[in-house]
Amino acid sequence: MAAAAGVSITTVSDALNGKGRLPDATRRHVREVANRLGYRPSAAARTLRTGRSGLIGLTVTTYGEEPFTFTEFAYFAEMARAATSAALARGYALVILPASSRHDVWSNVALDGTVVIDPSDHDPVVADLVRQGIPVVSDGRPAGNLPVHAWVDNDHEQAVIGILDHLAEAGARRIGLLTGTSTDTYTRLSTSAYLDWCERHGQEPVYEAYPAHDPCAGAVAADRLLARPDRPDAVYGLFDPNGTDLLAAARRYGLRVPDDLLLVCCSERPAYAATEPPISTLSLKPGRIGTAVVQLLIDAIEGAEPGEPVEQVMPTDLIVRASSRRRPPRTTVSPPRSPEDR
Amino acid sequence: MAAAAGVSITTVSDALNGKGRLPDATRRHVREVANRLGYRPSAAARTLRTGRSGLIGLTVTTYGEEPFTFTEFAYFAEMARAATSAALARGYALVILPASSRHDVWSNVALDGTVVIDPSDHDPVVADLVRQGIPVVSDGRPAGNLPVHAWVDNDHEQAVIGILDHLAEAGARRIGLLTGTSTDTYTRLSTSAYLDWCERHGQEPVYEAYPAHDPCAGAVAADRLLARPDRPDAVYGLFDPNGTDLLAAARRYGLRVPDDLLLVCCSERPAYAATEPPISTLSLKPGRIGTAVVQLLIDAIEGAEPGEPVEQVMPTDLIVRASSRRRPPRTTVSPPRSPEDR
DNA sequence: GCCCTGAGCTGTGACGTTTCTGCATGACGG
DNA sequence: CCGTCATGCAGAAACGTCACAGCTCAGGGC
Repeated sequence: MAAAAGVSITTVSDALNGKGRLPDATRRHVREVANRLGYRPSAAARTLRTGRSGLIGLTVTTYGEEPFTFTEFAYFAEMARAATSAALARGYALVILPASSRHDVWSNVALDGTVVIDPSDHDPVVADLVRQGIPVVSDGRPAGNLPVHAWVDNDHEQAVIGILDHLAEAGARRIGLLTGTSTDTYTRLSTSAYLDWCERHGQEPVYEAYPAHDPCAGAVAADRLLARPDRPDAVYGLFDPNGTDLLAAARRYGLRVPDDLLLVCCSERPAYAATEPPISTLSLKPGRIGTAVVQLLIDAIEGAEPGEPVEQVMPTDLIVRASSRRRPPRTTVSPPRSPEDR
Repeated sequence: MAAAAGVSITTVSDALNGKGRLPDATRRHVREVANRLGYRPSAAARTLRTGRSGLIGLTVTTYGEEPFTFTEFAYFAEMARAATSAALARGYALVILPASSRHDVWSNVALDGTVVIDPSDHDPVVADLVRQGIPVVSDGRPAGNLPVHAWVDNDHEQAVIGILDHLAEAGARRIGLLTGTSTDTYTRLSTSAYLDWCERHGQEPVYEAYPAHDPCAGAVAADRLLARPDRPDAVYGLFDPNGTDLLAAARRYGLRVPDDLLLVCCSERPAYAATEPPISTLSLKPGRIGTAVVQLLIDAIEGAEPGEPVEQVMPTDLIVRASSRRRPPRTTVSPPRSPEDR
């Protein structure tokens, strides 16, 4: 390449990177020759020399042999989309790296930093990365004292309080909770916010906990909750499948939703807009989270100063649908529109 | 590192990579010191030296500023999951790289090969990669004469024939098609398979085409199709949103599904199992495709011989639900099960 | 005593960049 | 005419790894 353009290697480098003291004529000439030859600088050599790969890891903790948990699909897809977009806008590319990957794969890719989704208590991979000084930003408060450089999380307490207030306002007298047995921060914060709210409002807590990783356990727990003698007249389910779990359980017990039972669950599934009745959901806004996480990570990479951990708490969105509206606003059923209306 | 272990650089390399003639004692010693120091070989240097990065690009053609088209969500999520899994199992990691990315990002990452989802006619990025001798495998037959090393695609003709036969068997006399105006291979193959089938079965074709990228156009086209004087009594929609599009249109015209109109559409959305009535869908089995594509790509990378293009055609899955069963099998409505049953 | 062999290690280039330093050359002021 | 300075480029040293060709030493055969 340098030979083809009749200049030195240095000049080629400077010309293509806009550095050095070169007249525009030389720059243009080099670029033109490079174009003609289809020359691309070697990313590997550049990475070796500069110590920057332009690569960001996207890690998702896994609970089995498959890269993502099924229930995280909608959340993950949207979060990954936003993260990819944000990274790209700043010149970085995303590498998908499940936390459970073989170690040789992890150490075989040069990362400038990593986004970790919902890091588990003592993730060995994350600890390793931090020890090597690689910036790590987590989606979700890091469990234990995992020393990440920054984290972004939803305001889970506010979310739960908002939902309970909403349900109470819709006429609920005894609000139940479907929660998890695991000790991750999401479950912990949400549950304690629920207990606090109950205490403040003088309601006896009514909840059932189940192992959230088990795809079948949710339905069983939903049944248990509705079978209790102190059956709640409203339920909030902390996990994605709880909407259908609870709806099915309600049908089994002959409870009408929303008349006998108000329902809300935390999910990104668009399908909940089309169930019978449509179920109110709490959206964690994965897109916003993904963008924020990547911004913080790249700031950490380019700032390079370890600094003190940055914590960013993002609001959630409660999407109110029929399942939690006690008295549906008297909707006049509109006559079938003719095609011309659209 | 070499100094710390009291051996030469070469010995370290050999010990960690299991090469050379070294006694087990030395190997163990080097590994132990490496572990103690938290030493990780530099991926960049290894890539530079060996010419292998262990990275595979995952490219998705985009129709806007966002990385993926919304309708591709479910397909893409599942395909990416499977591809990640397959790549990982063979020691590779996946990099998400939308085709529309800034060029500097593309050239800044050292790829051993790329998976391209649904490459458009003359994708400049793909052409560029091929020119550099980087293996490219596409999901979907490559449009034009894009010189990919291999491709995997569904058997779209068989899929359409299967659906039309299924609908005819369910009692349909005049089957309509909701298709696209674009010239991509999927649309082309499916449409011509439809026309062929019609010809062979002596049915006059009834179809409406619309620009599939436009999120609103589908509903309009569905309306047009059902407004025709030769209104079909069954419709197959080629695109993901067509299920709801057609269902909505049917309601507007007071058509009952499946009694007055049989419905099938091509989609991966689990939500179609829960619509009223549930809609039959054709699944393209993105997981199988993702796995196959990655296997072929890695074979090409490791085989390194250009070879002649490999073509792999995969079957689809027709998931029959109520929307295309003319006479629903006399289902005895089961009484609500008590919790103990589960 | 000498050569041969093989085991166990080391030295020496590359790989393709970037970056730092340095060498010409010509212009310009004194 | 000399010193100074900016301009335009080139040389060389890294970056950390791996492959290849040695080099040393012990042991054994003759």
